[in-house]
Amino acid sequence: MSNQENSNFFERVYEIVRQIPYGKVTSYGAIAKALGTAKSARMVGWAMNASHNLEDVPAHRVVNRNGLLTGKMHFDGSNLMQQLLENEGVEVKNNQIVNFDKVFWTPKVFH
DNA sequence: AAGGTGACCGGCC
DNA sequence: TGGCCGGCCACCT
Repeated sequence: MSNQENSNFFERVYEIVRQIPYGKVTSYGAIAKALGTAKSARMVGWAMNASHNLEDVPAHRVVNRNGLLTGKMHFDGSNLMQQLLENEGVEVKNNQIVNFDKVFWTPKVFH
């Protein structure tokens, strides 16, 4: 692990993820688009991986474009991610968010 | 220093 | 209708 926790790129991602309202979710691509790098959704995923140590980054509110909890395996390897979402009122069925378009939240664009 | 990888996305076959 | 492929860019070995 690297000790470069002050990487601006990651902070930019965290800044957006922290703004996700309670009970809402967004996608990696949407965050990437807000950062201006729409095609680099993968980097958002990497940032989330590093955000694992941070408690103020609600990574469970970030899913892929299908509303699928692809990052579930990174949460203790159990259904913790799903429980966190359900706890916020987000209905999850078979690792997939129900009414995804209703709970979807579009990140604000920086510049 | 170079190559491989990834919590993705969009398009093509 | 669904599966496969390339792109994209930072991080790790």
